[in-house]
Amino acid sequence: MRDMAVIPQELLAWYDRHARVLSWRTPPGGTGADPYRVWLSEVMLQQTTVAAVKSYFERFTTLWPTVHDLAAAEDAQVMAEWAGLGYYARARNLVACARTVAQLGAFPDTREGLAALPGIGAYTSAAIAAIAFDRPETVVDGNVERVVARLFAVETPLPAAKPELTALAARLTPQARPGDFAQAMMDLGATICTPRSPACGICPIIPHCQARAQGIAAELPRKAPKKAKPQRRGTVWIGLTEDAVLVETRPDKGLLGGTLAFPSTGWDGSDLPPPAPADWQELGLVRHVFTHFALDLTVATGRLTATPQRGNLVPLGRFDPSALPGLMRKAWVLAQNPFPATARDNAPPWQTPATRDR
DNA sequence: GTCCAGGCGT
DNA sequence: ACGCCTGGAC
Repeated sequence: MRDMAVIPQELLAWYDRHARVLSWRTPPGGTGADPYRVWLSEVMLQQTTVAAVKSYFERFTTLWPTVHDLAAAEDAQVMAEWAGLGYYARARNLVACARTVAQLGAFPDTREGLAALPGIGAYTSAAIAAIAFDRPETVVDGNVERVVARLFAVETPLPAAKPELTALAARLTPQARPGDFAQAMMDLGATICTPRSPACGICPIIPHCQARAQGIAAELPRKAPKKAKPQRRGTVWIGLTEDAVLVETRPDKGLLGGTLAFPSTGWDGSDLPPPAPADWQELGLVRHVFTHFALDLTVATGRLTATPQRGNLVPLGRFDPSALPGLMRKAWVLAQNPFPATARDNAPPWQTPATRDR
């Protein structure tokens, strides 16, 4: 490559004019970003879009303005506030990380020190080091992989291409303003160099893009073929008394770990019994797609006729469905409104009465 | 409806 | 390499 240094220069000039304004950011060229806010936003942004993160970030920083406040929070309240964001291991690691940092007194200011903390891996450690501590680290997320694959027309499919893309991104990273450069690359990937239909016409570094020159920008990065998701099924029981509902906290490890849930069978063929005797009535089906399988969950409700064998009875006045992950929220909504007209009308008798999604 | 994007831990 | 969730694009 002739002069790689010109690419970051031109990208930073674009970022100075077009940086997205986000509440966890300082303006381009600024310094003194709060490591706590950078860390919190970056963890929320793992696998999650900016649009989805905004309200959660405001809520968390209002409830817990500093890492010490978060370190002192109840686990259950953090899990409840995280509900809906997904990937709940992030919330458990968030609390563990906050407590470690509170013990240390402050966030480590190097990539290596940050990467030793729970929930902080290669991407997040480099991002915090660059953005909050001005370290010239190479920040590689999915946006950066896509931008770099196109700039250099890398044909190797992901994930095998990752080391190659990281090395190319490292050659681009400038010694000055590494945090702004990282955010510029991610803004470019999120707003212009998008996965489908990239807006090459307004790209600030289009003269340097080899994929565009070859007419293959929209086809990169290539990806290894993904495999089909297995279909699984199970039953979830929403048990009621006069004034309470039966819930449980799922085990910390595994699917929906540590979240609030209604008792259910296993979803892989393991066949747990109902959590209590009750006049169980099947209401219908809720469908949900996870990373690695699709789930059809039969929803049953009933009035308990004896003490439950598992779970806890929570008074309906203190039960907040927004503290449930998406799947369980769907089941709750179905139980509130079991017969939507669209699914009920003309349903043949051999089909489930209220089959629907949502 | 279906497809797809997106980091960390193990 | 796989397990982990949701929302937005099509």
